[in-house]
Amino acid sequence: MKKKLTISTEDYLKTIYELTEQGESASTNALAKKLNISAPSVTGMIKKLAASKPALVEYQKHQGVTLTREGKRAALEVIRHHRLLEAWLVQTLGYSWDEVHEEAERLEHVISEDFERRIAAAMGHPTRDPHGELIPTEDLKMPEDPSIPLSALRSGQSGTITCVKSSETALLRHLEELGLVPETEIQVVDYSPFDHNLTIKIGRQTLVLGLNITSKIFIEI
Amino acid sequence: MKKKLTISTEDYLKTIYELTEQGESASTNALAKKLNISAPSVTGMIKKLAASKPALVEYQKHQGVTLTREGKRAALEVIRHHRLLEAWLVQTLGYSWDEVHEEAERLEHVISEDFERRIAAAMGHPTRDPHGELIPTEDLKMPEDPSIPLSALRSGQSGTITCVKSSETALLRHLEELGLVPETEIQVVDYSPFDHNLTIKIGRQTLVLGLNITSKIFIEI
DNA sequence: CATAAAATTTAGGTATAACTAAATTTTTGT
DNA sequence: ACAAAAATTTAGTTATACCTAAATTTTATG
Repeated sequence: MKKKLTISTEDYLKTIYELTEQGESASTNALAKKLNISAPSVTGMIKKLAASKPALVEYQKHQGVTLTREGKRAALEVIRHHRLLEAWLVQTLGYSWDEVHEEAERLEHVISEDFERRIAAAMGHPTRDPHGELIPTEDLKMPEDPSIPLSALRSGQSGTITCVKSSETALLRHLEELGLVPETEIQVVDYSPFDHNLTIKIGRQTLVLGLNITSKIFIEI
Repeated sequence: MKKKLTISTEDYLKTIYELTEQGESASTNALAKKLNISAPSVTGMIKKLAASKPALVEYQKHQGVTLTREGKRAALEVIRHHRLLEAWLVQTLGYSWDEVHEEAERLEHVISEDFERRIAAAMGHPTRDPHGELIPTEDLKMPEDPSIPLSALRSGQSGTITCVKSSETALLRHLEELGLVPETEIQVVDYSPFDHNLTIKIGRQTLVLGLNITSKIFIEI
């Protein structure tokens, strides 16, 4: 029953998942930008995904796409592969968290279910990848995430970093230098309403962070 | 300078390498059979490989193909990936030697040079894969192999198994049960000239092996 | 509410890498 | 040496997945 999908298809499904995670449908243009593919090509591919049996996406002209149950399963499978691979590259081959993305991006499409099970077991079935992203479970459910963006915190609030949502090497290196990595506890000591800067404390260190950073760091209070 | 090759191209080059290892050129038909691709498709692909710049193969109509220096380098790169991956799947994820081939077959095309270096270093730069196949060096030279097929031995001769040249799951399982794995010492006690059966001893165990097996086991005397 | 801007789709093409059927070339057996 | 068999190539298609240019639809604005 389960058809073998092409790498291209898997990339579309994964990207649609990411764009529709907050509820809305994914627009052709947003997909095109994220995938680095022209908008017309995306339209064509979407039509194919919608016409395939079983349909992988729900699509109406000019209205964007959403995933069907089948499409979502396939997307979560790829995302599980990706995140397990990232964790595993870091844990067993000494990759740093800013180096793993590209490698996982290629490997995620070719590993077997057996391989997936073996690395998951070898790591003791981790629930988050090195960036703190939640790993879909073996039965392909995405766990609930109680985290909120750091940018939503205000003076006096504190919590622990759960996740840094970025695959930008330079940003990740920078954050690591600042100590802004998962598991770190932080306190917000000031909020500047016009530029949305947050002043935070990590241990005895004080940092002022702009929205471009605080919107990518997620916190559990 | 180094162009990124397609998976298909890498598979052709690898297969041509294997078919031309003993010196002769590889025929269209032999390639077609090994790659499970129709002969006309192979002709077409060969022409492309010969026309590419730099040329990856040397080709004259009806005369088969050989690899150019560039083609050979690319083939050895893929073979190095494959064999390092096999070793690594066995050593770190508990795969058995009959399970690794398929997985390595897919992974070999997508791992980075960085990944290659990391697994090689993690294993202490192994020289042979789990079947005993020699791993091309980092500078892409294939080491000389002093081994000869078991089928070439005669009564009284003895040696150590270096390599089992097969990726057939069933055969590999069988050989493992018989103890016919690399590093094992054997003595030939009898040769039957008409059916080419060899009677051998492993420790105190005596086995009679046909040509289909003895031609795939390699020995260092 | 009309029109400009933005988003999207249609139309027509390209490259890669496979396929089958038919033609040709090479090899082999007598 | 020549005909049959085997190997190989040519010719013509197909599927996937991308592209650009142009047309259309939707959304936003004065």
